[in-house]
Amino acid sequence: MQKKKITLKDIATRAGVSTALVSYVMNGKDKEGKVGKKMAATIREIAKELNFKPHYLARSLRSGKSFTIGLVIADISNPFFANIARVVENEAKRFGFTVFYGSSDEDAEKSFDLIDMLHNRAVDGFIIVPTENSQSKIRYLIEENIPFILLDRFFPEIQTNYVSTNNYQASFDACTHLLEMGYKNIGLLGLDSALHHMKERIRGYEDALVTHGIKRNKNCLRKVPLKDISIKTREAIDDMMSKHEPVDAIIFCTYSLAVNALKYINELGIKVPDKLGIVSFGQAELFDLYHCPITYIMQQMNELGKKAVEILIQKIENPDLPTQQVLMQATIIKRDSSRKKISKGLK
Amino acid sequence: MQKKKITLKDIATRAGVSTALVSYVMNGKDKEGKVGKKMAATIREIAKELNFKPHYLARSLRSGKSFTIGLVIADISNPFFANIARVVENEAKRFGFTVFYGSSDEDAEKSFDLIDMLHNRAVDGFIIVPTENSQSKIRYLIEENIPFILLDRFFPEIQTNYVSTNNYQASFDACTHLLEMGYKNIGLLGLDSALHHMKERIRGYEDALVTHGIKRNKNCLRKVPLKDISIKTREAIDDMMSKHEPVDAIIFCTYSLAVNALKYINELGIKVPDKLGIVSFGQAELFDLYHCPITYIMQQMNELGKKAVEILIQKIENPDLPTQQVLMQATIIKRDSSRKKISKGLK
DNA sequence: AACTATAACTTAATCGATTAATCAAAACTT
DNA sequence: AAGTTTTGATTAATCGATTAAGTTATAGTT
Repeated sequence: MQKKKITLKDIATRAGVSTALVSYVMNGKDKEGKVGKKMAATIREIAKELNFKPHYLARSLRSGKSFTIGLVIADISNPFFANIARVVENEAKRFGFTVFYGSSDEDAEKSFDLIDMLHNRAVDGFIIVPTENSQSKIRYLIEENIPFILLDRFFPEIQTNYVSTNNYQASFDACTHLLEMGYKNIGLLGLDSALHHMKERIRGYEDALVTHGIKRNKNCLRKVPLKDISIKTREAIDDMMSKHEPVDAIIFCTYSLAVNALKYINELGIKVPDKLGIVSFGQAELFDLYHCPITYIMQQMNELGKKAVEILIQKIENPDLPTQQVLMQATIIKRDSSRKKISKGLK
Repeated sequence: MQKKKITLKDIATRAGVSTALVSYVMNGKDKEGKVGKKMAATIREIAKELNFKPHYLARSLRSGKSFTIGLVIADISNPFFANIARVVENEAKRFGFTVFYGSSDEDAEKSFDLIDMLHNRAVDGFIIVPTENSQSKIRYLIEENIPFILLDRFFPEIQTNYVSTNNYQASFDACTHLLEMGYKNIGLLGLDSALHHMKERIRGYEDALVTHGIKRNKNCLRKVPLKDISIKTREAIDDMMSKHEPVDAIIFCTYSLAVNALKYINELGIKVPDKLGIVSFGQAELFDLYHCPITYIMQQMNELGKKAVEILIQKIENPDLPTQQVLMQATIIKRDSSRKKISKGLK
């Protein structure tokens, strides 16, 4: 049997007072002249002696506030999200909140379960990286007036709090950068997803080409489904590289696409960047350590996480606050994988 | 204001019965002939209609069981632990448990806070990747009879449940493998830590050398502190490589050591494996994608996680169970970074 | 002296669900 | 018909902390 936890009552009995008084002291209400100095000191001493730790469940049940937030991310084994999780955890702690998190695996059903689970555990609010087809749940949260904020992604058709990156601009910049470095035939490898941020990444790329008067051939843009990502990525790379008009650079839209593509590129022995320039979304040690360091789009992870926590806690404390939207700028970190192309003649 | 949650009472009122009856139905006690069939059906229907979800805090408070476990890992942004976290999460769910996790950052103080926090939130037990100097807290958990199991690491001087890898053997095998591949002067880069698993990794390496009658020179074995890991790793590599008797292969004892070392090795332009063979602990996409795929020691992450959950839940359900210890075997995944050395003559 | 204000506590309801103990009515015995 | 079971439901205590409202006793006011 687990030793009995020390409760307010234990302290009260020892001090010969009511539990209410102990509770007041424990919550610092004695400073407001509600409790006798001497008694307060005694209670504090006894509490320390018995090593009293409040029972959070009981407290939450009664007060309706749990000082916890639920974080639903896409995939904890993706370094981007793992880092976001840490930022959120640390930032929340600064405000006295604890974070509970879980991965949805990009599966709407799983994310619903997670949200329900956390809601039943009475978290005060949510930070959610939404999956495809999760609009219904988001609408439900709005209806129920549950405080939440979307992170990294959002649904333009639903008015919510969100903190995200300007993916259109990031992608536009990535493509422009490659053009400036002399790449002529730039491809983009995206996910076959209805999520807005993915569409924006594609749109940014397309607009950059149009802006620079480039006409792309049809093999340049490939969207692969998340399931079978490994096989489909290979097929996409094959298509992009082996046709009569092969691409000479690719933008990878996510970290997992990059991982799969790079594996295949290594297998094929394709030289980066001589044969193929690369810019990728996501960020990870991998990009530093690839034989040719990879140019990537750096999102402001710290700021994203901090802002999300800040807005959520505001909303928790004041539910009537209007929704807030934040779009952060990303930065291209230029590395060897997109270095200036040497003149045409070579090959 | 958040919409009021549906409670047992709401259902009871609607059905014109007591909350007790509703509770019985909700917990399937009606199957035991405690509740009238018709009434049970009515209650179920109303519950569905109102979309009733039990309030877990209240339930836990009353029953003393929360069906949650706390997972304290070293660092969620380390892919090894991120994966362990997922395995634990999924496995626990199979048993109806939810996992709450946080990172200790290898800091004893932080891990204590986390444990306290989770304990106050009434988790039923812990899975802990212990940090250095956390023996006192572990002993405290034992005293308090709180169910827990150590994962990945343990303290040989404290009798506890644990699931870990046979690090001695793994390291012995790694070193032996390098010797068999023709490497002559094998170094080991470890962490300067009192943790047993690290000591075992070092011991395995030393014993392998002794067993094969190799005498190592003093620059072969370097332990770097976790803080300043970046700088100290560079210094260590410098020492190991530049002296009169440079190593021709290194075993990296952790993933973070590998990352730091590989960055520096890339900078220096050291050829792997021609100039330097490599075997590393940890596992990550990085090892596949390094220009020369890296030989690594594969731990049975799935089994580690599953076993930890299994033993913990056993212990939660039956606190009188004696402690269990599991040491799993690791496997060397042989790749190019430790391929057979070409004869001496070359250089 | 009579009355008010203040300080220092206590009472008791409450959060939502669980569960042992109890009760009433119907069903079964003999 | 009287007594015993069974069935189906209710009562009320409980988990631990919070907090509005109420209670003394003491100090202060005029």
